[in-house]
Amino acid sequence: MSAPEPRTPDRAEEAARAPLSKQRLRLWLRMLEATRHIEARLRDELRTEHDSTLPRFDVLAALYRRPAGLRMSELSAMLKVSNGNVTGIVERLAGEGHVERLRVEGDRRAMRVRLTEDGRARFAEMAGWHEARVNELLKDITAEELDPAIELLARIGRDQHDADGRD
Amino acid sequence: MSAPEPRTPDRAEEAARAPLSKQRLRLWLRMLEATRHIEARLRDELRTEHDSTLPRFDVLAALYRRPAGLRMSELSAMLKVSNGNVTGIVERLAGEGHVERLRVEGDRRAMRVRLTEDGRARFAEMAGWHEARVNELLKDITAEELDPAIELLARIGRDQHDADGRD
DNA sequence: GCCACATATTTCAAGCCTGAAATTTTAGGC
DNA sequence: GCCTAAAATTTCAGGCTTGAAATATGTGGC
Repeated sequence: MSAPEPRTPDRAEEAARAPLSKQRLRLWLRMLEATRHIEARLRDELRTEHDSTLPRFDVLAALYRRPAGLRMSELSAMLKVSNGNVTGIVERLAGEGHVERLRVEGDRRAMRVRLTEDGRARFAEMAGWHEARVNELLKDITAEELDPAIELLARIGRDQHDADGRD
Repeated sequence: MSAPEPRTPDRAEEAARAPLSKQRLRLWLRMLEATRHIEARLRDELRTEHDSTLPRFDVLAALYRRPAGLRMSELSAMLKVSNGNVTGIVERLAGEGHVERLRVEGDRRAMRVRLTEDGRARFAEMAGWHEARVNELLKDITAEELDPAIELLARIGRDQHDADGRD
């Protein structure tokens, strides 16, 4: 009875199963890297060329599509950040004259935030630059690659809560 | 001389050229969304279950692979964050006893940071959890999808500096 | 009308992050 | 042996972010 010689427990299996988890980890790391790379570029140019920031841009973008404005809580839900966070960003944007805060008729707790004319013009300007810049940063991605990649990332970002398993 | 009736400037072109830029923009937005989704989940669990944070985890991970330790500047280059940032994170990790700061023989400006035994054990623990959690969050990504997606993201993250065009 | 609970928002402490300015030390030229 | 520039790091101000606590207001039952 010679011992079964464990060696490498199961070569074929290791090359097929274990790596799946490792590959997913690798995917995550690359995704993080890519995102940070682009964010860094955008942030830098936004700061030096437009004297603004990514979070401010995000808020302006959300408000741009809603001429009537949004409540603080709608804004934070839309951007998926905390209420307190939005308070600070809107405060600074208001200080710069890009947004205005209005009381809501009939609910004195609520606040409606809206772009000013200046904010609207300012964002339109930045939006063009933003799209062009992203297009450049992603110029190596071909037309055929785009759709599958978008679909894949959408699948990841989608809230897969209470579907079947955990969560 | 009737006016040229601008209408829609060039339908065929708009359906072929303009959307490419829009699609890249969409890709970027989905990527950002996906990344934030996963980061939020990891951060939350890291905080509630492991009493730690993502940045601390990143530092521990970098040090884990270098038993001899790393200089502050090597660490910040590796993680692609500023020097000042690393100073703070390492300071907190040192306070928790997970890393130690040693002077470098022959260069009194430099600092070598190394995992303590405790830090090493602590990270090993978290690393297993981390891989499992990421694997779960990406469970919908199939084996066939992984390689192309990793390659694509690597292409985006890769520093495409001074290649041909700008930058 | 009052009370309990829910909602909308702000405030706050703690941590993360950057870019710029300081600090300390090293290295080279003379 | 000095002096200047470069290198390694820290310090700092300003801003982003979260989660928890505080404030203020609204709503429904009684």
